[in-house]
Amino acid sequence: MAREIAKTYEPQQIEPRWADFWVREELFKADANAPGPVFSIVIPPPNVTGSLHIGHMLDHTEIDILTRWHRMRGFNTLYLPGTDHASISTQRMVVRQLAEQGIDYRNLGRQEFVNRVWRWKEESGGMITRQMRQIGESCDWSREKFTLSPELSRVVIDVFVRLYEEGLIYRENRLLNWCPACLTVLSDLEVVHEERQGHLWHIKYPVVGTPEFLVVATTRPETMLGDTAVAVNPEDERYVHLVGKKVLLPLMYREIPIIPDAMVDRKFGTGAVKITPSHDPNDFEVGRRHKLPAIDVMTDDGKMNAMTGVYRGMDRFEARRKIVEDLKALGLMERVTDHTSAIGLCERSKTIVEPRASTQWFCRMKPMAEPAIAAVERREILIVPENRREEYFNWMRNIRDWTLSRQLWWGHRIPAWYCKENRHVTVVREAPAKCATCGSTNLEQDPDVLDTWFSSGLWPFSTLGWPADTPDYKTYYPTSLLITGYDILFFWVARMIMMGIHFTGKIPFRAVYLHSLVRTGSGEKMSKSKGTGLDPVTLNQKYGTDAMRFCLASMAAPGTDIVLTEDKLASSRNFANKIWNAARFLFVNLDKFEERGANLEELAAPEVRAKAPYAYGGSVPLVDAWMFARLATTVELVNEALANYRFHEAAQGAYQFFWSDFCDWYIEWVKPELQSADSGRATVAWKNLFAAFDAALRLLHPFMPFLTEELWHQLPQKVGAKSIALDQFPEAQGHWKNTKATADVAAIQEVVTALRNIRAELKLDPKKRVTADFSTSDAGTGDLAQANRGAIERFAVLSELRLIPRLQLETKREAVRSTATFDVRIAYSDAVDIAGEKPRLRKEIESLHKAITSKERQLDDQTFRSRAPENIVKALEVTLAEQRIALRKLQERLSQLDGDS
RNA sequence: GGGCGACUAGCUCAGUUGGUUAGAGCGCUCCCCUCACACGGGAGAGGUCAAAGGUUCAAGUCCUUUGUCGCCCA
Repeated sequence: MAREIAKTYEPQQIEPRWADFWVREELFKADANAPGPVFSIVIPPPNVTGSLHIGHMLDHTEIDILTRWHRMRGFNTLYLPGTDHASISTQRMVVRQLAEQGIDYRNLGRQEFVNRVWRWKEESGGMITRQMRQIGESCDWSREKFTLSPELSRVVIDVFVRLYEEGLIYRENRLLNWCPACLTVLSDLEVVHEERQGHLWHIKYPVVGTPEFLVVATTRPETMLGDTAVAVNPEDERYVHLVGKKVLLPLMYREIPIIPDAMVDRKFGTGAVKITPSHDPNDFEVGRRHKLPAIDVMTDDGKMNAMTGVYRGMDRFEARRKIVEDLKALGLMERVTDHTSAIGLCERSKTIVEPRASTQWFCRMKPMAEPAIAAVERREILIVPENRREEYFNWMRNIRDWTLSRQLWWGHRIPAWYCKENRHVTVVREAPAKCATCGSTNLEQDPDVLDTWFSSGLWPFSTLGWPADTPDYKTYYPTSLLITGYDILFFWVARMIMMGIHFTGKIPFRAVYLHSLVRTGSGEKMSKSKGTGLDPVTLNQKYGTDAMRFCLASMAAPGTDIVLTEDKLASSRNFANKIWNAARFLFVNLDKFEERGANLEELAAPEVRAKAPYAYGGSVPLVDAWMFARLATTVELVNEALANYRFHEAAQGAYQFFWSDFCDWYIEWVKPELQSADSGRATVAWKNLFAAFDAALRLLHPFMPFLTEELWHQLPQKVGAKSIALDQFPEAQGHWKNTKATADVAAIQEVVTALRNIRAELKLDPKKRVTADFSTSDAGTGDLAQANRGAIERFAVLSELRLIPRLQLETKREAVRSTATFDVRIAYSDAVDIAGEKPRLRKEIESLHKAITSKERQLDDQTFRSRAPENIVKALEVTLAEQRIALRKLQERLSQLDGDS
């Protein structure tokens, strides 16, 4: 039967089909009661409003590779997908959409707004999970979770109440980061710092009752409207005489005291600082110490408020310009200098945060951090790469209390009710009917919601049914692993560990693999907002998802950031095409063989493949033995690499195996055997070839699921077998290993390469068959060359390989390559320019000479001989002997060429 | 200011516990559209491993200092 196979691999034709198939057939549905060792992993939940970006692509590729790998090795495997409700981002998005329709969300009211967000979520929130299906992630979609679902919300509220009851959650007034764009407080982690060029304004404050001025330096003149003091260092002689006096605050014309405080750095600015307790963390502390009033001069959205007189209504930066201008006009601006400082930006909106005082809910972290530190110290939880452990410890040991409340509507509403009569706070799971102390029914629930990360912290166990002791929880918790980017070590990982241990008494996962970030060609972190990101969806379309996955995996060395470029993707796509074409070769040639009465079933049925490699004439042909030996080595390498998160090593090992070993040597070697007149010989070649190919597909499947699935279905499979994903990962079978075959083929490859090298130098027509001479002093090598003469002749395009006892160099009209064990020669008759031969020899002699002298020096050194391990000395001696022989041959050849010229 | 990391081929990066002539992909040079694949085949060129010092029989690998560039925390 003739088969139709496209000449180049077209992923677009293939991927959507399998993506649908995997989901439709529910192939990856986990069974908590299934036997076997367990591998479970929960997704780091992506933002429900988001779409797949390159960072997800990397993260999910790594997760899916390990998931598929474990599944194929017989683990009871669960990859649990889901999304995060992302309070801030989602609310921002819907607020913006409403604004575009001319609707101010605040006018809608809370309930209506939340309804609209839910509606939006139902309609458009499935983007990222749809994309996850497209890229073939082997998730159990029946277990998909959402942090704001009723199910998980109950857990969140329950946890909040428990922590409150344990005294770990409290409410307090503090100066916190406020985002004037998102209209909420942020935790420290949600603020990113950036160095910016700014100014230091030196402003003259008149000292009351004197002609003197006190000059204060500030980076934020607009906050002076809220000044309630000026502070100087008590040790500062320049100002001692002013302490206790007052200054008249310019523009506001308010008298404020000059106070002494040791916090003031005498060397910074003028040594006198304005104190604005409402808008600066240090000033807030000073204000507390000195019981100063605090005047907030801004509105929620960063405008100047009613306290600011003529500046009222201005944006804070507009007010800054105006204030500077006014001070100059009044002659109160002494000077302005350049000044760079790190400013805080809202992680989401990139707006400059405003420190403001407010009352918020906090979680006490120290008591939770201690066991979380211990678990990592004891290596109950492995953090990979190791160097991230220090970062974790460092942060955890200096942990600060966590601001839990957010002034948003979309999220888990804080389960706290305030009695309007006596202000008593009731924190309970269900809305209380009345105040516990006074019995009043005049209660009001806290309007705020919880930080999204609070629910993410529960994710590894809330998704598995905790607090109920469900079968899922029993089987899959603790999870095996968490894979995520190192940039959210604190957001997610640390909090999951703390919450997990606190509530379940168990670690949430046994290991954390923190992958690198994907950067642009110029080294920046890829960012959608900056337009510097590569869009994985577009690229997957262009190069194939398999190519993308393989590319990312092959670059994902632990601890190193990835610079992804299209040429690298192209190279991975080429690899996919190579695999495709290897398959094409098999099937096209099989057509021919089948004409002679064979059929695919008897050559490649699973039970036939299982017994490979097959022998012919009493022994497994050398190249087949070699192929399976290489396969065994590669399987071990890939297993070892994946077990240690060395994705790049696994991918590159599989690549080398497939391209170099399987295609370049194995297929080329067995080509003639496949059509051998001896049908017994041909059958053995076909069986071995199919078995190796099938194993290669399974080996590659975790990396390139689509392509391998497609090709796997072209081979006969067990009745009822649905997918390569449920087939077995190849095992490095003991009887496949074969050091003799490995060494023999390596020797033959060396002979072939030497001959090809000569051909290239002589610029022989690639199709022209020539005679070559071969000699060796080693009997084994001689026998090997004799036995594999046909293969060598084909590989090197020879009419004949003459085996002669000892190579006599007769004429300069010949080109020679020599190693310690053999010499090969091709004579030529045409005029060929081999002017490069002598410099080439000299260069080789020189480098060999260097290698030899350094070895001689070492081996002559008695200290080396007495201290170095025996195997090192032995190996050095062997190499030295070989290199001496090779050197002698090269020198002879050179002097002969010199003599001839 | 405190901490961490990087510096290896033209580019992007591997190099596990120190041990024989330091590897890959891309790019480059030469030859070839050979009946699976030009998204291909074959053969090459290219590195004093950032600098200096030290430890060691032996250093790309360990230590110190310096330089350059990142990242995290304040």
